[in-house]
Amino acid sequence: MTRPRSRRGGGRPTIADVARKAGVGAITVSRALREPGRVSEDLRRQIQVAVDELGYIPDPNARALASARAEVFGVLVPSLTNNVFAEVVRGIYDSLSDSPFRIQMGNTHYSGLEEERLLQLFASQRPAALIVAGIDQTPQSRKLLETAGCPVVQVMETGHDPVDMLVGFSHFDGGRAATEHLIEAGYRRIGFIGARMDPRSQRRLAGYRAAMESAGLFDPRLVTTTPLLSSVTLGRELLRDALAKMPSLDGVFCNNDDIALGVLFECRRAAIAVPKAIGIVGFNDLDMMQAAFPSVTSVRTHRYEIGRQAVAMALAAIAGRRPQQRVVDLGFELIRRESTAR
Amino acid sequence: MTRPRSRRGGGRPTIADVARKAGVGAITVSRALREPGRVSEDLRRQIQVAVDELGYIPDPNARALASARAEVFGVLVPSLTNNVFAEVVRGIYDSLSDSPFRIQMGNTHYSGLEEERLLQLFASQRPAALIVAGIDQTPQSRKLLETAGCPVVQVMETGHDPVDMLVGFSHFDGGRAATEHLIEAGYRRIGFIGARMDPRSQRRLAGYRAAMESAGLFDPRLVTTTPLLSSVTLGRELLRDALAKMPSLDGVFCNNDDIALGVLFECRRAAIAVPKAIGIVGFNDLDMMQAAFPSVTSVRTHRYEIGRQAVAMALAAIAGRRPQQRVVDLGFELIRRESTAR
DNA sequence: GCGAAAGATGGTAGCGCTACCATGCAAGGT
DNA sequence: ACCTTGCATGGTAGCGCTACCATCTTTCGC
Repeated sequence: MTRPRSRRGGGRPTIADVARKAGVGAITVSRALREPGRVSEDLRRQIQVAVDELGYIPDPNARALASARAEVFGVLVPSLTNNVFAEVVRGIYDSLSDSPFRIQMGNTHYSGLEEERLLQLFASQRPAALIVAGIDQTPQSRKLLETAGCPVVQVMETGHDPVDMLVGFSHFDGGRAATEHLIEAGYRRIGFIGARMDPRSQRRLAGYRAAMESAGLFDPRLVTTTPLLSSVTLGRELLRDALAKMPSLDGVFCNNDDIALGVLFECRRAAIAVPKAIGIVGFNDLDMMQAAFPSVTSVRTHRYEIGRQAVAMALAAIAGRRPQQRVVDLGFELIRRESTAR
Repeated sequence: MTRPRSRRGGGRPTIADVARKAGVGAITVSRALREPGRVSEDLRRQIQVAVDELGYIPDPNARALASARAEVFGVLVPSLTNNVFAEVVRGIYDSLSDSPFRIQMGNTHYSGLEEERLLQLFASQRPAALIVAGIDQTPQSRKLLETAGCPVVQVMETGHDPVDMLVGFSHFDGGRAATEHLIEAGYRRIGFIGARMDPRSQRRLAGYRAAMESAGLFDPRLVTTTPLLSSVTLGRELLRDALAKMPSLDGVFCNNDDIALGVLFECRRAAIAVPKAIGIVGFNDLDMMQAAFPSVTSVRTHRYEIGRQAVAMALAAIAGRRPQQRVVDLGFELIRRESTAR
């Protein structure tokens, strides 16, 4: 008696169909697919033939339900269009493309509340691992991460108290290095220009401030920020604001490269010589900083590598190999260019 | 006798726990959560209390298995870092953030083979809808989309033969409009500069060619392309190549804004006057085109809106409302700026 | 040559949820 | 009073897969 095609499920072949066709038990098919080493060469071949003939694809939902673990990486970032996170995400995708893991991404829009909501949603699927941007989760979110029961990698920052693992670099040091470079180049009235002051931007600002203070140059009127999202246009406006507040400005450390590019364009438009009258330093070193005229000094960050490293660590943890170091600092590099070559 | 906590499943509350606590059947809990209208006010309240007290979150995997349909939108794009797709994806995320649907994204790296692989993977989960970039799927991929058993929205282009639904605009018309604008502005030796000639770029090039030919201006030596990925730096190099091949070049239609920005920077560096000696038109109208100095004429595309519209159509189809029009053309806008104001 | 250990395979019983099909009951028509 | 109709609720039986345990075979030590 043939098993009647059930009312549900579009009639796609199941593991039982494969097992019947290959003349083995369903569990052996399951094993052949997941742990080939535990099935004899012969059966493995037989099963492969049946799989190919039927066009069998395992149902990830059934798999997740039965094994209480979904083959999914949950990835939470504050923005999808910000090139910085896009690069990290690209690193994550590339590292995972040959693995059985799928990726589920969430956009927190820089909101702690939204992050909590998404974390809850993600955790309900029992993901294989979670990758989240930043270390400033709400206590609620942190608890969710701690009890998620899977490896957790926080990315983009460094610190001593990760939930589980951490990959990134020091924004404070980056901000300080950028500012010190301007000081060394002879600039004195160095402004900080930043939009969307998320925790990472705050730390860069703190680094700027530390450098300025230890050189005896800090003045609060040198700092220009806005809660708006970064954009090149905004960079232009902020430089205008900064100059209005402090006409003697002779250098700017920009919170990111979009702002820096806007600042550069505004200088050209206002006929302010770069680097002579004003020195400019950006942050992240997007490709266009090198191509710009004049080319723009920037703090290069290894965003793609952060994504790759985060996945590598998560995969190791899944495989049961707890890494020797739970915190990896990938550092940054100050790339000196024409915009500060005075 | 209390039910022993099973060996599997971390002991999170299940629908049965909620049902017991609320003194109702499991199925009623299920209904109260998914179709509140079909459960009486009283029970609904009772169930809500139990849900809150237990901190119950439905298991999406079990749900997907039982209902043969996962609450997931599969999204396939060729690149994650290309701002164009990032914007579309942002529109998709924003439109879906208040819905129960999760998003699973795939990066095809502009590869048809990779697209097939991902499509197969995605389809195996029985997603609620699929959104894919472009209309040039391989026959294999197209079949997968047709038999996916869910709404499918192709995005970024327009055409008359979608798999199911289609949202975008005409790249051919965009390319033609940009080129015609240059011609009208008085430029004659107008080059096309493009990297990563995907099908959409090809259509823009075809539009350029049509405009040039009907003005009697086309010359194959005016076209400069490369298979490399677009970048600002590459724009600089390509302009150098184009000028070496054709020193009399007096205008360029750039396949995208990154290239256009590179072209602009190269002009400044080589002291070529823009728009006097060379006119520049970009494509997509990223924010920086407006901020640039001189500001750059570009073809504005409604990428975020494409994402939103795609989701709207998919949601309508899921709800059983087949849209009156299966193809939506969101058009484009030529934004004239200083770079062509001769 | 025998018992133990290790390896290969299979059967059974769920994972947590929902589709399907009752069942019970109130409202409405005749 | 009867039968219908519709609504609210519940029981049962899976969805397709894997964890767990049992069984059977093969290999090895002494």
